[in-house]
Order: sequence, then C-alpha cells, then structure tokens
Amino acid sequence: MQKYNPQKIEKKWQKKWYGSTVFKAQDKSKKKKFYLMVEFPFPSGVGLHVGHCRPYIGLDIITRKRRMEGQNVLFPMGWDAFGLPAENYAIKMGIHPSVSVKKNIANYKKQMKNLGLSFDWSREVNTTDPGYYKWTQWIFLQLFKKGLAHKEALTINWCPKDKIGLANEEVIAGKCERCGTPVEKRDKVQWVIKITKYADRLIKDLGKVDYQQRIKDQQINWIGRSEGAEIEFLLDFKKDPKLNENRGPKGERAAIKVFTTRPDTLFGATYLVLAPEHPWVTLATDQNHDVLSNKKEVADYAKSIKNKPEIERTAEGKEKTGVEIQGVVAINPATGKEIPMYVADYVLAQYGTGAVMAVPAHDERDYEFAKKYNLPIEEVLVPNIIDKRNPPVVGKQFVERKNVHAIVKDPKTGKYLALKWRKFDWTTFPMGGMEEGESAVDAAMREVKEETGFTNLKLVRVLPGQVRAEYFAAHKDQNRISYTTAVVFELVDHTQVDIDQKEKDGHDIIWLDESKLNYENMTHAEVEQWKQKISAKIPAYQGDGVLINSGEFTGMDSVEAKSKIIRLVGAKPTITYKLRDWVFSRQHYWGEPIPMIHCKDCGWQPVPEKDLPVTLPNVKKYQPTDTGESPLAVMEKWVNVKCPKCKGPAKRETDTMPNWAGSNWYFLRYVDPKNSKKLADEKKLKYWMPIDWYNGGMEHTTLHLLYSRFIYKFLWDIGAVPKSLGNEPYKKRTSHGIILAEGGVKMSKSLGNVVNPDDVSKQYGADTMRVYEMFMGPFEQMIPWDSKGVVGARRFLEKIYTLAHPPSHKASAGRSQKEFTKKEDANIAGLLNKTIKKVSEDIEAMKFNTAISSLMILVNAFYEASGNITKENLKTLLVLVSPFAPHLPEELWQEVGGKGLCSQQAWPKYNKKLIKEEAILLIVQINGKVRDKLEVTAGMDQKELEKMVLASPKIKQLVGASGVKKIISVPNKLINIVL
RNA sequence: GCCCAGGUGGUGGAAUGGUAUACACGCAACACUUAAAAUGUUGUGAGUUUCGGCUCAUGCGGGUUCGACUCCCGCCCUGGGCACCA
Repeated sequence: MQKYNPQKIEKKWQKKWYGSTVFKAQDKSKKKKFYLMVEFPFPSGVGLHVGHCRPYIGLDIITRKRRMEGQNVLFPMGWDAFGLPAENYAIKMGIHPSVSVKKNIANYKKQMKNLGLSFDWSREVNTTDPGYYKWTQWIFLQLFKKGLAHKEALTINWCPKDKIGLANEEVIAGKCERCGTPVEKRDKVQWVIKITKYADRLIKDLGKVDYQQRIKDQQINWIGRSEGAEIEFLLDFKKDPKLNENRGPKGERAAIKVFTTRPDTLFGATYLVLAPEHPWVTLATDQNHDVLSNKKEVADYAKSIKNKPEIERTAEGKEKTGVEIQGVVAINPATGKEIPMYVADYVLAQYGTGAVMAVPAHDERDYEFAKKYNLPIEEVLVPNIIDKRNPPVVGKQFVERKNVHAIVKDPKTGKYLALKWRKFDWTTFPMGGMEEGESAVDAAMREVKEETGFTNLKLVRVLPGQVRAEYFAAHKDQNRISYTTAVVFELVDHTQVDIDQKEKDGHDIIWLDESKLNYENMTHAEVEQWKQKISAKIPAYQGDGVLINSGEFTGMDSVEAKSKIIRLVGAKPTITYKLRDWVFSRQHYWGEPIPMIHCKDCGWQPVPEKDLPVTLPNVKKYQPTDTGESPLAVMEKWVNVKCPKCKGPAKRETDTMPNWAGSNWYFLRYVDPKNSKKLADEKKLKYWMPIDWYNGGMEHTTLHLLYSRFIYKFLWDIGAVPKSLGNEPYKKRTSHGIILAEGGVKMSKSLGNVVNPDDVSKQYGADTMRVYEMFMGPFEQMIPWDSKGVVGARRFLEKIYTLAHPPSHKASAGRSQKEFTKKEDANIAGLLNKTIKKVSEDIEAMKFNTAISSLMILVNAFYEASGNITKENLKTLLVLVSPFAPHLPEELWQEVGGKGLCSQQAWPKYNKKLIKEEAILLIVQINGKVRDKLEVTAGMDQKELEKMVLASPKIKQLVGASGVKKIISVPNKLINIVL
C-alpha cells in the first residue's frame, strides 16, 4: 500500500518546475498581462519565518490561478539587502556585508523554492548590486537637478555610545536600537528630499487607485493636510521703543507669523506662543540683541527645553511649561489690543510657522496653559442650535434675549428638576430671561423660586460659555434668538415657598433621570450642549457656531467668518502638512553612496551620470568614526576627487542613502532587470506597468508605500517612465495580517517562539504548510499560530491522496461502500460546480480560508462516494486544489494519466445549470422563528406552496385558531407566516 | 484625544437582511488493534425535557423590520495607526 509521502513528491516537482520555464513571464505575448507583486524581503541571517510566508503563499495562489486562466503573469522576487542588520553583523564578526548577504539570499531562495512558490527567478533583483544601485543613484541625481534634494541643518537623533546618527525608525522608545543607550539630539547637516511638494498629489491621486480603505485612511492621516491661514502679529518693543521705527527691507514692521486653522477665533487670541526653537527666540536672546527685559530667563528656558530628550518632552499627560517674553508685546490684528508673548514647550517648531496665536476659550491646550499662567480667556464663539421641535416660524420677526437655565440636581436621588408645561407639551429646565443688571446666578435662583418654590440651593458653578438658539416661543408668539447661560445647583433640602397661581396652573414639577436630559425628552435642544458641558473636562468649545464679541463679525456663522477675517487682517490662506520632508542621509557604511561631490569653490556638484555607479569601496572597519561620519569618511583615496566642474580638489559625500532608497523603484527594474542603459526599457515598461496588484504589510503604508508612490510620480513627471502610464505605480494594494505566536503574542527571536516554515514542511510537507496558513483565518487579519491545527490541513491532503488510491481506501476499516442513485450523482455534480464557482470567486477576494473550506466539503463528499468518483471529477478537483497545494495534485495528475503538468491545465469553468438545485429545503417560519422544514421542488408556484405549508400538520397545529395575518415568501428559500 | 478594524461555541473561524455556530482543531464514546498510533463511525453552544420538542444565546442597552450577527442610535471592551499638528 502506497502512502502519501510529501517530502518525496515535493522535491520531485520542484526540480521539474524550477528546471523549466513554466513560471517565466513573457515580455511579448498575445495573452493578457498581469503584474502581481509581494514586497521583497531584507534577507536576514535568521531566515524566513511563517509570517513572511503568508503573503507569498496568498499571492502565489492568485498567480497560479491567473496563469491557469491563460494570463501572462509576472510574479517576481528580489532582495532589499542594504540595511543595518547586515552592517551590525559585519561590525560584530568582521565579515563583509556582501558576503553575509549572499549567504542569506541563498538560504531565503532555498526556503522559497521549498514552498513551491512560483516566482519568475529570471528577473531576480538585488538592491546592493552596483548594476542596480547605479539607477538608485541616478534617481537621486535627477531629484537634485530638479531642486528636490538639498542639504539642510537638522536636529537628528544621536547615539552617544555608537557615535552615530539614527533615523527615527532606528530609535525605539527613545533608545538606540543597537545598544539601548538613550538617544540625544544633535544638529547635523543632512540631505533632505522635498516629498512635501507632492503632498497634495499623494492625497488626491488616492482617488484613482484601488487600495484597501484602511491603507488610504492611514496615508491621508499621515500626510495630515490642514487648511488655514498665516496671520501676522506686529510687535511692539516696549523696552526699546526705538526699534518700532526700524523697518524691514520693504518698509515693514517686525512681526511674528502664526499658522491657524481657526482664523474665525482671532478676536479671542489673548496671547502669542513661540516654540523654544523659534528663530525669533534665538535671535532675541543672542549676544547682538537686547530687546527683552528677561533675556536670561527666556534664553535659559529655551535652552533647557531644547536639551530635553524627545521622550521626556512629549510624554503623555506632561504639564505644559513656558516663560513670558518681557519687553515686547504683540498686537492682535483684529482687536488692535496688545497681547503678551510666551515661549512654551507645547508649541512645535517643525509645524506651521513654529508660532501660534493662543485662543484659550476655544482650544484645549491654550486653555490649559492660560489657566496655569492666569492669562485672559475670552469667549468669541458659541454653539448654535436651530430648534427642530420649535423651529422659527417663517415671516415672524426675531427677538434677541439673554436667558438662563437653572440645572438643579437633587444629590439624594441624582435626578434633575424640570417643568412639564401643560399648554404646550414642553419639558424644560426652570428658565427665563435675564433682567438688566442681574447676574446669571441671581436670575437662575429667581426663576427656580418663581417657578417651583425651591429656595435652598447650593451653587455648583456657572457653566462656561453660552449657547445660541433659534426657536419659536409659542407662549409669546414670537421667534427668538436666545443667548443662554446655564447655572448648576444642588438642592440642599426640599424647602418650598408658595408659588403664584398662574405658575401653578402653567406646569407640573417633575424630576428627570440624567439619561433623560436629551432632545428626545426636553424641549430646548441646548440641553444636549449643557449635558456635554456638565461632564466636560476642559470647557473650551472647539466646534463651529456663531461669533460673539467679535466686532462687526458678531452674529456671523463661524465658517463664513473664516474667510472674511482672513481678508480683514490681510492674512494669507495657507495649507500645512504633518508630513515632513524626507531625511535622506545616513552615517552608515552599508548603503548606496550619495553621488555628490563637494568643492570649496563650486559647492555641491552632482557626479556626472557617466561615472555612475559610485561603488561602495571595501573598508577594513565598519564602525563609524569619532566625528559621527560614515566609515567612508576615512577612505581618503575614495573621498578625494576632482571637482566635476572646475577640476580642482574636492571631496565625495560620505553619507549613504537610507534603506528605503532601493525599494522606491524596484518594481520598475523587474520589468527589465539587466538593462545597463536605462532604468528599464520603455517598451517593456509600457507593456508591464502599472502593477496590477501589490500586496504588503500595513507597517509599510506610511513609509515605503508613500515614498515609492512619490518617486514614481517624480519619474513620471520627468519622463523617465512613459507618460501614457499614468502617475500611480500600483493599481491595487492589499495587506495581509501578521501571524502571532501561540498564545497571541508577537513572534520574535528574543522570545524564542518563532515558527520556521522549514520545520513545518519537514514534519507535514510544504503543501500542508501552505494549506494551513491559508486556512487559519481571514488573510488580512492578525492571527495566532496553532501547531495542533496544522494536522487538519494534512488530513485534507491525505484524503485527496486516498481518493486517487482507492484500494487502500476500500481496505480501511469500518467503511462501507454506498450504493449511489442517480440523484446522488446529480448532487455530486452540483456540488462540484458550486465549488468551482466559490473557489474562483474566493481566490480573487483573498478569502482563501473559505475557498479551502469549500474544497474540504467537496473532498468529504467525494470521499463518502468513493466508488463513484469519475476520473474527470477527480481531475477537476486536482486542478482546483493545485494553486493552494501545488505538489500533490501534480503527482496525482501524472498517476491518473493526465496530459502535461497539472499546474498548466486550464482553470475549470462552472456550469450554471448544474448549480441550480431541483430539490429545496424550504424553511417555514412563524413570526420569524423556524418551525418546520419541508422538501419541495424548485420553482414551485407560490400560492400552491403556501397552501402546502399551511396544510402541513405541524404548522396547522401551531397556527391553530390565531389566524394568519400575512405570509412573506422568499422564493426557493423561506416562508414566514405572521400570526 | 483623533482615525481605522474588530467583539459569534472549549479554540481558529463561517454566515453582510432570510435555517446562527459551515469548515477545521480539540474533546468524548465506539469500531479496527495484543496494545498504541493512524484511520473510520457517532456525538459535541447553554438550559430544560414526557426525547416530540421548548426556551435562551452572536460585547451591553435601545430602535427599524414579518424577520437583525448583519442596518440605525447610544455605550463598554480589545487590537492597530497617529498623537501638544494650533
């Protein structure tokens, strides 16, 4: 008796496939092209783990199916091999990174082949290959030539132990990724690429592509576009008024520019805040200036903040600090009032202009700061409510008035005092108009006393801000605009005085639960606002509404007021992004050299294109130097060159590129990997691009995915890729979920819980490994590995093997052969066709788990019908299974005498007619509950069906004497009887 | 705090308005076996039962509907991303 021996089968077919051209994509073909890509890995010393395999297997399934459907599929693989781990290994072991990388690549490739992944290995690329990075450098030169790359002084992360600059992604929880030393800040001149110039297009063009929504959301979020305005605040030098006479080159007075998204609140700007790094602060505190009366204090504060490590400065819940800048004030351009200036740590230097106008009444952070330093808070905006239950009546005049609401809580019951009006079906708080000169508290107490008689009240607080409301006051037959203040009280006791008979007749006194304080129960919609304010931690109102205390803009809608106030003060509408420009310098050895030469006389000069690539020289030591420069800096022979312009002595740039540089454009290289004249041949680009489907990890959404979209757009702009292609590289982007270790924790080397695909393959076979990974759960979902669950996949494959070897199957114990009727044969045919449909659709939707489950159902049905499985049916099954588990079907295909390779068969088509079932299990419900199931013929007449259902004894009994009210019929599925 | 995804048996999950718990793991009993493994058969949400059923269950509370895991409103919890972005 033969046994399923995956190891033997798999080796055999892998040899056959990889020794042939079955996976090769054709650059010329009449077939439809399909370019499918998974992210290429960094080949680390540890090798692939099962998590890496998930996207590879998933997209391999799609690739194999599309090939069987007759498409010309490009499914390439390569290596993103520059990067820190290879360099760290070199430092530790003294082995050149190119040597360890080569070894790792060989291992990765072997692992991938062991899984039967159908990559086209003839197009393999490697970012560390000079023939490849020649073009990475070429792209940099183009960026430089177009003014998108320049050197800039920046504050970077600095590891004092390793003496090296770190990228943000190399800093983990404020510590150096390599040695764990807390990171410091240091100013360094770095190459920067202006990705922000493309920010708008990177958002807008998301409309053209089919990415999962979560990916689009995250990119939009990351770019963080906000519309607002830059407003100038003139300065008034109090300590040295002469300076007010000093004019700038165009005759302008000294001013501070702020960025704000809320110019509508300008009238409420009561002070100005500068970031500690703001250039004006630096200037005003340097040796040459003496404009502040507390210069030392300001200078010391700014310095202390700048020296603070990033983690400390941005720690959650940290209290804001700041110092007033004395001797100078700013002038609010809307009110003309003098306002104080502060330097404070809560303003970010990198965003906007590094300075903000503080509106404490309407901004949480400003409120917090103003409270701490006792700064004026001026309300200029109120929420506005148009009462939907008592809307203003068209044509009637509006009367403005000031109102109070008294919110009285009985602490014993937790309930709130309210009035139920008899005449109007209203429920309100005790309320009324405020009289001339009366305070809100007095007015509220008066109203409570007049309307309810309660006198013993304890003031809790006056709620901040007013609410504006427009409504029709039926009892006075007038439209009203009310500005209402709310006062919160606690009821001390139930002492009550007699109230006016008119009031008594007007309403009943009721007590409402807190949950009833809403628009459903209460008449005036502003109760919702009050409720929010009662529980609000910070009383700054941040929404839109209507302006108050804003001069000529008072009463105007805040959205409208934005543009009008911008115009009033001559401000500039501005768009700001959270996205920063891309720091492109690294002080590492193992990266692409930046192809620039610095000449004392000519400045930065690009390396002539004919001299590319600038190859990475061999060094003896990979450690960075004491000056924090890359190890290349000490290679004098390499560094010292002639200036390309004046031929005088000059030096090469010794910084290298970040590890994102090579992955920016690798998809273009797959199209034409060996071209030495161009990035890639234009014809080939036109044929293959854009990528039809790109799958990768969510962790690359905001870096790699964004960077590569940007670089592609740039290449498109300069015509390096054909204009006819459109300016988005990826038509469709999907993401897989990561695989967790058993117990739901992260799989990591340090925790020792990494599952190696080689071990799984060794124990169960690669086919089992593939099927299990796809069957575990939804592809895009994070999921824990379950070593017990793997056997389910193996059993599934065993059953298929057994189907093709019926003698051993018949011999198995306890199993009886069934006699099959025609009807059961028809069922098998129906099931087979349904499965073809489901598997075909599920693969495209990446619902691999349900595709496999439907294959399991089919196999179970075949298994039960073992004697009756025709060779044709078995062959169809093999073809359906082969994208998921390609090796076993290949073997069995040969055994049953199939022609050619199973993986080269045509993908089966289903027969619609066979899917339709003749006999249907009709569900009978009574009042929506399942009460009976009847077997009926498909397409029966509805009336007849209803008759039949009502005649069934069970239903007859349940319906009884109640009488049928209504019958709802879903054809061929269900009948619901409503009693 | 903001944005996104999710919450269903002992476990991974299926069902996106129409039989909740497909498929698989695990578990239990039985068969085969000297025995074990493997394989097969049967059972497996909870409660109740006169073994016909009945009742309850998809994070919690409401709503829409003949009918809701699915749609709407409010809340709780978990995961991911961003985070003093003015």
